[in-house]
Amino acid sequence: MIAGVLVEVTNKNVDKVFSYLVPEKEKTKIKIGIRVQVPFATRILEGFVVELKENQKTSYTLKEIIQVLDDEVILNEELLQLGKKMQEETLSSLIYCYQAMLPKSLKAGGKKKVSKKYERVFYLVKEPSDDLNERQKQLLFRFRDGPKRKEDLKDVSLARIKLLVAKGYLEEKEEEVYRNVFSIGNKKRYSLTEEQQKAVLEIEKSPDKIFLIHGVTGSGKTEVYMELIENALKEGKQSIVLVPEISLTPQMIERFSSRFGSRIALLHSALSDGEKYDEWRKIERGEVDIVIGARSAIFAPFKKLAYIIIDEEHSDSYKQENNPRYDAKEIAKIRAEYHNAKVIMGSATPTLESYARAKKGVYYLIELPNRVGGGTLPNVKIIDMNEAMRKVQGHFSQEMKEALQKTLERGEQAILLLNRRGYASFITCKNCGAVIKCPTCDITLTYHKSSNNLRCHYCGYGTNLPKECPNCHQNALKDLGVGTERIEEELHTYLPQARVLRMDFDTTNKKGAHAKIITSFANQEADILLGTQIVAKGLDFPNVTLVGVMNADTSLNIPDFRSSEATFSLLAQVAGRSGRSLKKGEVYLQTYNKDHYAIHYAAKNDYLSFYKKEMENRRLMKYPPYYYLACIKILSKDEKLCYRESLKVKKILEKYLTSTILLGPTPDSIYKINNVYRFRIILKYKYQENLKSVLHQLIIHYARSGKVKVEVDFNPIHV
DNA sequence: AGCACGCCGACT
DNA sequence: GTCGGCGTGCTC
Repeated sequence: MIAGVLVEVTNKNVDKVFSYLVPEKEKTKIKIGIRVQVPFATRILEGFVVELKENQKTSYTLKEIIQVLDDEVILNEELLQLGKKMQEETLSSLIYCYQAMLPKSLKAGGKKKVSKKYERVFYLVKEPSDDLNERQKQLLFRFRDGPKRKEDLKDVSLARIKLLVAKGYLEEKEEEVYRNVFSIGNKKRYSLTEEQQKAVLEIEKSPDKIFLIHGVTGSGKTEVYMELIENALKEGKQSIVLVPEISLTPQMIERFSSRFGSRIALLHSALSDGEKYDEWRKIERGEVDIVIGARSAIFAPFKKLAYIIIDEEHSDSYKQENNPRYDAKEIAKIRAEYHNAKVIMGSATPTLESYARAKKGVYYLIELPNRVGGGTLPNVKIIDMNEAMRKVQGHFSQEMKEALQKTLERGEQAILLLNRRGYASFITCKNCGAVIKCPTCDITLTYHKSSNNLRCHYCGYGTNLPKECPNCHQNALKDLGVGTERIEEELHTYLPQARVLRMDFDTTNKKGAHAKIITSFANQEADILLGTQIVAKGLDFPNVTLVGVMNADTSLNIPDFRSSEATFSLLAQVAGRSGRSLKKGEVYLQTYNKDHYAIHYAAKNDYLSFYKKEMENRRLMKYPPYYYLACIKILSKDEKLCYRESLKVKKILEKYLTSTILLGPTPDSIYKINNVYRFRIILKYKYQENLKSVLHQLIIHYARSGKVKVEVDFNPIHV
């Protein structure tokens, strides 16, 4: 017998199946989808068996498999197939795609082998009879309702149990046990609003396969998901729930676990390798029916999928930013097709791509325009900081200070968001708030300190840093940058009595720190929660009646065509944190761009108007969803060579991709990482024949060169 | 990716 | 004369 093995080497040159002889003694153990150890050139490697065939003549002599490493299949038929599609989509090597689907301990060559945790379990195999004394009979009766571990019988000595084993009444087995991630819930029931009920019915009855729920913050999307999941559960069907890593909060997990108890597996980055392995095994064996997790949970090896739910659909975390650059939303569609399952995406601020598809009827659109429990959306006030800064020092406008003070006086709480996205180097006019944009790309120019000039990272346009602001002609250009610490200090000077909790990447690094801060704030041990993006997501504090955004517009200035969308989305989400209960909520947005449509529409919570305006921009600028994007990166330690090869790549692409717009090469947003220079070329296309094959050949061509590397990213999130 | 083979510079 | 630089090619 011959086994086709995909070896753990990730290089594109070795991205093919190698044949090995299966030794006689391993023939019973060998299966498609398991791992084996094989000799490969001078080394010993691990790989996946991807095919089995009968002996056949080859022009070279085959080597033998050294040993079989698993007794259970790791890559089932569906995952094997899925990997191939992923490879076609991403142009990554096939082995990379398979490795990305698995927890570390199940990857080929994953080195750190996780020991299965075994425990002694005792089974009742014979009813007690009269040759036992009363005490022994009593002990045996305790096994009638199921097998027991020694730990379950703390009052009994091991010797007494062993005696019954010896007499043939009990049987001892070694069983794989799992590390417990959370406890069993109390199956709380909820009643749905009419609107939610209607959504559930539409999804269940419709022959459509992909749904987009556009629901305002607080519209109860989660209840809709849970109802669908529960109904599927009754038919023995399973569901995957994807959430952004950031919103895998204890609050959110608690809601699911209280309804579904131990039928849930959790997959997130805080789990140890051993815990991830356990969760994966539970899924694979069908011992759970629901998986909640971040991006990679899309690969949960369920066999009877009913729903794939993608919550906070607009989150950029669903696209993997390194190889293989897959999009979990696209994987979801492929898996759903295989299982005849449904994909449900939900967001208060859907991506333009998704909403456009929903409007075209490609997805089934469900609108949830009302808050559950009649809560109203908060009043939003836009504060013009150009105005405010003439009156006060620091970062707090008079209005913001007063609003905070009043909130505290009422015994209510506030959330303050410091929008730190885009603290990269862009230049703003301190006087009028203008930023300097590229004349042809509608993209903020990036400031390069070393050469003291401004450059567009899309088309390569460059200009010297002007002496004065082109808008108001003041000499007030400067680069911005404020940290949460500074804001906290300032806050203390205005409101010395306020108890402030700071939540940012520094304070939430440690395991469990995030949960601790949230619990503490929920228990009203603090008055003000001050943080970055992290405070905007999915948190639900009924006593919060004020949300303040210190700098609503910094994210507008990132040099990215999605910056308006990101800003709108962030502001709409954070505003939704206020007034979640019957108390009326308020939102204050401090901004230097009070007339920008992203700010303006976010304040009015007007998604549709924003959508229309932004779509128009995208159409004019030839961006998604009107055009597809691909980003090609050319990397080399040799700066000159990197640029020369970039030009060469461009020439090749110009020759073969005749219906594609090519921009660049330009320096990447991070021009040099670890002494490796980076150029990029942006591709815009509606339909381009041969696109994949041309780019594939390009990658293969450069894969053998040690000096220059080429990477391709389809539908990049940030460009 | 690794690792070996192989062909040119400056050195105990 | 050799040690070792890393370009080139191969791995069932």
